[in-house]
Amino acid sequence: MLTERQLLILQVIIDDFITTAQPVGSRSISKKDAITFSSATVRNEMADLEELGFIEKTHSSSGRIPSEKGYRFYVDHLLSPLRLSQQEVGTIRDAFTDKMMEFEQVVQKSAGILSELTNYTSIILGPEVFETKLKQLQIVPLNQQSAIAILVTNTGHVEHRAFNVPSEVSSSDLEKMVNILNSRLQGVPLIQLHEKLYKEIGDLLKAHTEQYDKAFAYLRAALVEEQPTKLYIGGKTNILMQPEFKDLDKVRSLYATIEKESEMADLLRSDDEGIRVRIGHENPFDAMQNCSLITASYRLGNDQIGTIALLGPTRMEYNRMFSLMNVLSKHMTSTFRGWY
Amino acid sequence: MLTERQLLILQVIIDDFITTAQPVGSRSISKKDAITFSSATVRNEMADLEELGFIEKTHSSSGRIPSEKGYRFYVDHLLSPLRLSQQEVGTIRDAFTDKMMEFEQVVQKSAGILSELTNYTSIILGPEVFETKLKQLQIVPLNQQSAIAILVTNTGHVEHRAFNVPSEVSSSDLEKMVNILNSRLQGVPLIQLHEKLYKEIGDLLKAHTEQYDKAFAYLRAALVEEQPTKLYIGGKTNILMQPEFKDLDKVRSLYATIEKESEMADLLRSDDEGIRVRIGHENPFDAMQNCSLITASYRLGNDQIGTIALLGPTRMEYNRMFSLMNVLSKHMTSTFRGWY
DNA sequence: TTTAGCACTCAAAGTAAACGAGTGCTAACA
DNA sequence: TGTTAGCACTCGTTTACTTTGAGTGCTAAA
Repeated sequence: MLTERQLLILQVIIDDFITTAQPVGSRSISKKDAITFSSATVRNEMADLEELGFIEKTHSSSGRIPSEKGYRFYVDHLLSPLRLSQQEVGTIRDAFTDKMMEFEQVVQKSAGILSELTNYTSIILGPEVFETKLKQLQIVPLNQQSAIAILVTNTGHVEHRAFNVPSEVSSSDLEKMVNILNSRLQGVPLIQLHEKLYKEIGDLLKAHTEQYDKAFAYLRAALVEEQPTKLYIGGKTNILMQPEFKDLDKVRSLYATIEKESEMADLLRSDDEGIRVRIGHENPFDAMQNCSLITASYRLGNDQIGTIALLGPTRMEYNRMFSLMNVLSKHMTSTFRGWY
Repeated sequence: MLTERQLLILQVIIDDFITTAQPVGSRSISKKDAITFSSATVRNEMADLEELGFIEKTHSSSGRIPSEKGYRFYVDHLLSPLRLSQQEVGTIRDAFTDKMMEFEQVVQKSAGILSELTNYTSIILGPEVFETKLKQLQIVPLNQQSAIAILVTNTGHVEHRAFNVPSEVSSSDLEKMVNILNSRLQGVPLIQLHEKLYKEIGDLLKAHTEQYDKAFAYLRAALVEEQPTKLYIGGKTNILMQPEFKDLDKVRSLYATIEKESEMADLLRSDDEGIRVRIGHENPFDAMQNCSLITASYRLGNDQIGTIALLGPTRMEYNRMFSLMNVLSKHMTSTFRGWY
């Protein structure tokens, strides 16, 4: 168990390192107002803290930097909740006063604000498309050979795919088919669409003419094609401004990791509600081992959950980040609540 | 006017520099098979070429590098058309054998391929949305307060916007309105939509009930909101692999430039058909002064033109790039031709 | 006109010294 | 017994100096 004094010193070290990115020495600690004892005492305490694994040296005669264990402890126990500045709160509030009706618009803007206010990289995961339910299916014939199928979900999400129309199929045939599909599929979760289309509707349509069948085959192929959940990334280039990423190789591999959309999505999806931090090696990807990833969830309607995340170096202003993400996720949630 | 020998030397210098990124010295030139005379002779010729402005020194005793004028001359007069490798052609061909029906899909894939094959950054500008014509307008009511308006254009492009529905307006009112709008607006170029909505349709609807009027106001607001032409960027991080961008400041400002979508779009849009190169200062943006931008157009249907572009350092493999972009733009054009 | 030769230039790589911010340890002190 | 002043030591960083080598321009001879 750490003593009061050790806690104090650990806090000072981490706070200092977070702002300066430089190893913190005993003398500079002892000069702090909050520290009433000498640098020699600090050194003794630091030796203990190091032995306990909370801080490290970069070389034998350097000051100390927080270890991952140190950050973890800091986040779990030492974090003083920070009041956001008037300006920060204002920026977010202003952004959300514009009447926004589009999910994408809100998310894009949120990602932008988050990365702008933090100078880190923001990643926002939309809610699972497949959990939403079909509101309406529409087909717009473009010309003899092709048409566009448009899916609208109960959440207002719109997807569209072009597909081929066999020449034997008339547009009135198409229309009839759409009517049948709509009557059968309204309210069906998208995730079940595939199955329903094969099992129930296929037979139903076979009972009608051959034309339906042909058109249906194409339409089905278009609808079944799955659309991965989208990832919105903001401030990707902010990474370049962090001193820990002056090594281009690191930047490159980090970018490569972020851009693996499906894996990133899986990672973000794995979180449940609330705010969570992954520090350094707590992240599953090699390229993120000197990064921290803060994730928070937002709600879209009742049971649909999306995730906002912030990626930066382990040396992050955790308390400010927490506050910001909290505020932002609340704004997002309440914006969406208005819709559904 | 340059002599044969000067042309030869200039060509060797540029070819060499393009592959090595290192200043080229007289000795290494004289060792080339194509060069039958001594390094001293080469030095004399190089002095002349430098005086003429085609090559430069990085410092007083360095080898030569091509100047922008040199590159320009090279591109205009010295470019030996390059046969693409079997593999390159294959990669492109394979990508286009998949049946693709969506404009976005084709463009995304093209941007991906281009940046992958070149290790540069590709930028693709979609054709002007506003030149396309309205095929159909659809409205899907979501709940009491909101609905989604969906525009489908003759090119198969789909846009959608959510809008508020005043509570007095019933969904059958909406339906009627859509019918009126569709009958009046089908075939109208999107660019004129705004005007038509105000001038003609407004009056028409006013002639009907007040309900229409209210709903219409919201719908109009949603439709009029303009959607900027989209820019698809591929391989943004490839920039980091170029030795000329080991300076992070440069990378950062280049990214900042690329991300100004509207300005980039204007730049790309300004080109007419065919392939064009902007070398160094021929680019309008400061951050691109040591870059070259190659642009080529593709056609979507008959009169709609989009642009594919490739951004790299001035030291680019121009001949390979030309060939690649040629092949790619042809593939894109022919894919699209099939659709419309 | 070409080329061998040579003095000269300058970035880059290597070496050495000085610096200084930091440490751990010891001994004296309250 | 905990705290602190003092001191020797460590090691990364900076600076200044040297060496190296790839390159040049110029001159004079072929």
